[in-house]
Amino acid sequence: MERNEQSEIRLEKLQKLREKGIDPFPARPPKVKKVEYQTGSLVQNFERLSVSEQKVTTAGRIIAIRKHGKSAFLHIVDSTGKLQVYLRQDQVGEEDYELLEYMDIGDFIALEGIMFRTRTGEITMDVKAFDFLAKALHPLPEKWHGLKDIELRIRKRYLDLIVNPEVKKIFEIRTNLIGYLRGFLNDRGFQEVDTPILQPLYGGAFATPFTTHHQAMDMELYLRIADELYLKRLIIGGLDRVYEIGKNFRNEGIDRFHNPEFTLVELYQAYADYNDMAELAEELLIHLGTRLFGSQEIEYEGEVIRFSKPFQRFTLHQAIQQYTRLDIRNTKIEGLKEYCINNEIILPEVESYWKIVEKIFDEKVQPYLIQPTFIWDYPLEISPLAKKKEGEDDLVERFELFIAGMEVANAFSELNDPLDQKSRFEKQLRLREMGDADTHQMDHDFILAMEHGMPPTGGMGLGLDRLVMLFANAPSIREVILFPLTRLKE
RNA sequence: GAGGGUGUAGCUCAGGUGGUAGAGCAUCGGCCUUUUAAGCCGGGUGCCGAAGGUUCGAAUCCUUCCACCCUCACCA
Repeated sequence: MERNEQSEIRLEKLQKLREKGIDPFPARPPKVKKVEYQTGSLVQNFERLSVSEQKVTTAGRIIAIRKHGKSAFLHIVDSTGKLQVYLRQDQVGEEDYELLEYMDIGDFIALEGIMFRTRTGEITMDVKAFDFLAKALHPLPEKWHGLKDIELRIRKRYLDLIVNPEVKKIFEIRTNLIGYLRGFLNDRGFQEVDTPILQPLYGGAFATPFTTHHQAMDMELYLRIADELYLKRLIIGGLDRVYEIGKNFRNEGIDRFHNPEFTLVELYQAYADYNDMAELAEELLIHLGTRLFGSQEIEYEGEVIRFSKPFQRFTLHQAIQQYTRLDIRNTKIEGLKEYCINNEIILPEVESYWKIVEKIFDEKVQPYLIQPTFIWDYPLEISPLAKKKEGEDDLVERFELFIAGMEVANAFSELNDPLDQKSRFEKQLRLREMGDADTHQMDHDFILAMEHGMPPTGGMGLGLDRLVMLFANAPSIREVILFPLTRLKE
């Protein structure tokens, strides 16, 4: 155990309680017997309970103690809120009142008493009996500055949650958002499914995977980087509308928009295309805003963001033209490179035409897309799973949705031609041979599935953590993930 | 991976140009039966992130390392 002066003192108190025959960690409260109320319902039912002067019981963690000699006020908290309790020597008896000496901030106690209001009007329990439920051996962080150190907040999230109320709020929003998302999709006939996280081949995105090994089967496995290929197999299997809310893992850098494990919502709808996906995205965001806050407007990082149909739309080349005055349709690769050099954009490792376009977009356009904006019609080269756009050889039916400069959704009319899919994968293999590290793997099993017939399908992936960031007004992905990855510390 | 920054008591933070460590809360002792940042009186806090070095003397200067933060790079 980690020890210091304060924990030593608490250990001594614990020892003294044991010497007095009091169990500091009883399975159930010996005097109070049964915990009947959460603090929230004591407050809610206060009028009734105080008028009848009936004895009620509750329990919680001590977060404040104010001693006044032969009486003391404590505040306890549970998941429903905070309650003040008033402990008096003449109510609990001299012997029990002395036990206050062994009570610390952080301890859990059970209480029995009568509800009343203090002189200042605060709802309070006049305690008749109490029990220790669990002794805390370390103090809580300081009461009004709380826990600020970001590293400590993440490593000791339990303290962060106790001490910083806005943190709890963020995770409530996260929970509610997921609930409303499920409701929205279920109402539209989508079936929620689970597909494998451990995969013998990875795919559905460009990213470096985590690798692992199964002992009994002596098999190399990857942690999935996307759910896509399995969900499409389900579409082929006749589950016309499916979705998954799942953890994905990408072995890449960490910053305020990226955590190595993150949550992705992927949904697929047969007999739909990317236009339908865009409409679904619009409706979903409006639905979430309305259910969470009763509003189609949210504030993120000081910007008011409005969700109202239709969201603005640009094709990729329109967007680039608008923000850079560069007409990519009439610019050769040399022209793009020249633009990058003149505008201090570092060229990508693989200097292909569309990779450079993507880079220019990331630098010069994306950060300025504050209001919800669809960017339409992406290059074929970086979209091996999307259907070609009619009449455009190098474009596919794909869009991404940007809000507050963040990519929050990515959707396409799914490629369902197995011959085309096979040649796309082959193209990816050639790119890999040419030195592109993140290319799509060849997946014969997936192609075989598609060869049995796949309906035209619209598919969309939504970054759930980023949605939560938006709706919770959180500046970093670490604020919306309970336990972001950190290094192990001695 | 590169550059910048941070690391001092359980928590939040001070500690110009090197002289051996401070505040508030918490904690400990005392007084106090309606307080709520309770109050009043008194006390102890510490491997100054780690290891080396310079120096009579290092929290402070130098080197290396560790962790974290920010920017960039990487990255559907």
